Order: sequence, then C-alpha cells, then structure tokens
Amino acid sequence: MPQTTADRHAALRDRLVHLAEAQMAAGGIKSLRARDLARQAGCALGAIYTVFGDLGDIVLAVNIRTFARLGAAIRAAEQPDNPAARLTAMAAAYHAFARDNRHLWRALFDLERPPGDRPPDWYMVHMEALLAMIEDPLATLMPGADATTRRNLARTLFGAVHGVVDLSLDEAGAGLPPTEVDGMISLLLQRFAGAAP
Amino acid sequence: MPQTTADRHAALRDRLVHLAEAQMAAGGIKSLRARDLARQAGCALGAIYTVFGDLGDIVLAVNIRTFARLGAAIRAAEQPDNPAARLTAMAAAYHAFARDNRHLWRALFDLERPPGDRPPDWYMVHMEALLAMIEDPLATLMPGADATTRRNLARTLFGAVHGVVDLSLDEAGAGLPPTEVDGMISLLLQRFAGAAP
DNA sequence: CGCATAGCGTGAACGCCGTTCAATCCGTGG
DNA sequence: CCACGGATTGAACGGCGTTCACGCTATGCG
Repeated sequence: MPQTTADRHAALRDRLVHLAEAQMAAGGIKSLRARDLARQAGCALGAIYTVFGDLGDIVLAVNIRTFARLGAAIRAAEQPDNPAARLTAMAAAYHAFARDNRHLWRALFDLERPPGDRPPDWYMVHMEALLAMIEDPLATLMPGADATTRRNLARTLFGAVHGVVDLSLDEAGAGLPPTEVDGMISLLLQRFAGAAP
Repeated sequence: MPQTTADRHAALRDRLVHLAEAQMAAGGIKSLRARDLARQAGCALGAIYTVFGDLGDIVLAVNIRTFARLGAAIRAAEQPDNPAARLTAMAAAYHAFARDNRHLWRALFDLERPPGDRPPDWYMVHMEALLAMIEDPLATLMPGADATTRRNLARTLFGAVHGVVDLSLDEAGAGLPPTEVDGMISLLLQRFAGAAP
C-alpha cells in the first residue's frame, strides 16, 4: 500500500501550491488559472477541487508560505540595541522583502473575503507575530505606555511603513523613488522615536 | 436636429458613469457588470463600447469624480496656521473620506494597468495636487529643505497616513480600531513635526 | 479466481463574464 | 420615394471558475 488516497492528495496539494506560487510570483494573483495549474500538475481540472475548495484556498496556502518567509526575513535583519535603529532595520527588511517578492507580498493583502467575516486564524497569527516584533522596541522606547497603547502604536507604525512601501511599489505616481524609500522611512521612524513623550 | 450622435453619446456616457458610480459605491469594483449597466441605462450591451473602450475606462471616469470629491473634502477641512495641526486636519479629512466612500476610494488605488506603463495623466494631476497640499505646511515646518526633499517628505507622509487608513478599513487584522485611527495619525504627525530638524 | 461494490478521478458541461461584429435600423440627401 | 451610410443592436465568441454524472479501478467477499 505505497500510496493511500490521503498521500496522493497531500502530494497533489503540494504540487499545486508550488505551481501556484511560481505563477503568482511571475504574474500576480490574477494570472492564476485553474486549467493551467491542472495541466502543469498533470491532473484533471476537477482534481483541484478534491484537495482545495476553490482557487482562493490555493492563494491562502501560498500566502501562508509567503508569511513565513516574510517573518523569517524580518527576524534575520540585524537587531541593534537602539530601539529606533531596530525599527528602521525591520522596516528596511520589510521593504526589501516586498520589493523582491512583489506579487506574492501583494497577495497577502489581497485576501478577498466575503464582507464582514474575520480573516483566517493563521493570518491573524502571523500578523500578530509581526506586530509583536514591533512592540518589542516600543516597550524600550516608551516604558510608561500600557499594553493597549503599545499595540496601537505598533499598528500605526506598521501601517505607516506599509503604506510608504505600498505606494512606492505601485508605479502609481504617489510613491517615492525606490532609492529614497529606506531613507525616508528611517527619517519617519527616527523622528517618531526621537520626540520626547 | 435636437439630438446629434455626439449628444446622445455624451448623455449615455453620463448615465453610465453615474450608474457605475452607484454600483461601485454599493458593491465595489468587482460588482460592476456590463450587462447590469446596459439594462439600467436602457441601452444595448454593445452600446457601452461605442462610448467607452472597456469597463476599465468607466472605472477611470468614476475615479476622476472621486478624486475631485476627495480633493474638495480635504480642501474643505479647516486649515489652522500651525503646520502640524494642518497636516493632522488634512489626514483626518482623508480618513473620513475614505471611511465614508470606502469602495470608491479603494477604486482609486485599484487601477490595473498593464505592467510598466504610466498612470493616466489626470491621475497624476489630481495626485500632485494632493501632494502639493501636504508640501505647503512642510515648507513652513522645514524652511531649510529644498524642493526635492519637501516632495519626498510629502510622499512619505501621504504614504504613511494612507497606509494606516488602508489597513484600518480592511478588516484584515493589522489595522487599528476605527476610534483610534485619527488619534494615532495625529500622534505620528505631531511627533514628526515636533522633532527639531 | 471471479464478481460485486464503493469511492476516486475525470473532463465535458454549466453559467457567467467582457467583448466583438454581422445584421439591422433609421435619418438624411437626392 | 428611394438609396445609402453610419449608428445601434444583441446573438455569438472565447475564456473563466466550478460542478457532477459517468466510468474506472482497487478492494473485500463468495
């Protein structure tokens, strides 16, 4: 009994996720086609729906992997003792990851959920982990702040960095030139950290 | 000759843009259907393509109107003399507009352009006008900065505010609670403005 | 070993989409 | 009144995600 049904399903899942990741990295979410995946994976069109509910579920599976790589990239950034420098280093790592994984990174924020329902648990877990990494230097920076304040500040800083990176990677005209992004984010964070509370 | 072809085309354009705006406001870009528009406008399906190249062109026409309303909303915000207060007031107006026009506002940043080509001119014009409004208080705040620096700073601040607003309006888990957004943005801007150059 | 059966994989078919274009309609000039 | 040309039409096209009735195969049983 070398191949149970579950084994075959797991193998197919894996093949589909990797193929979808490659396709999304190359052409973005919108370039994902069920028929292309089936052909590349060597399975029938309908087989996809025996291991995933729909194409959106495959995107979610890819996003899990992307989130893991993003977290690793930020953790791998040097973490100076100086809290402001640490925030800057994390932001630079975030920017670098977004730039180097543009389509996969964008897919993280393109979850199209039916209106009003929560994001998947795993999304929250990864996101909370990211935000916790920001809260850490904040605790040093603002020893007096309570947990709620730190939580809100972390979300503010993340949103701010995310927004600057987002607009700069959209060639939409509102973004900074690529060479200026890290410097400007650094300035923003330095000024935030530098002002006395 | 009460109705030339051009008149009829102009009237149809107008009807289609307004219907598309209503539909997008209610259900977002993705809820726009050529067949719905044709039925509601009382025209044939093909008639749409006599006045617009494709559905994307209708979205662009709606976006022009949204951009104009956004600009008006921000100009209508009180403009205190204090530069930091002015930035805060503009950011609050931006947030309020985004909250009250969620889907139309989001459509502004959902331009799907073929990769590598510039956004339409009108987009740049409106965006530059927005950014110029930010540069104005910056000139007061940092008298020594040259034009390029001010331009980069304006884009940084816009991106930062945009990012915080964006994540908070996505119920994606990374955003601030709605009640905290204005306060946190204000704090961010105050700290930015407050630090000595 | 042969047969019945359960369940897995298949790909044609479904419904919906944006877009096109041959056919039709109609206002106009002769 | 007719003929003509541009404007309008909506059926048709190609492509999409998703489904499901069918056939195949692998397994348990007589």
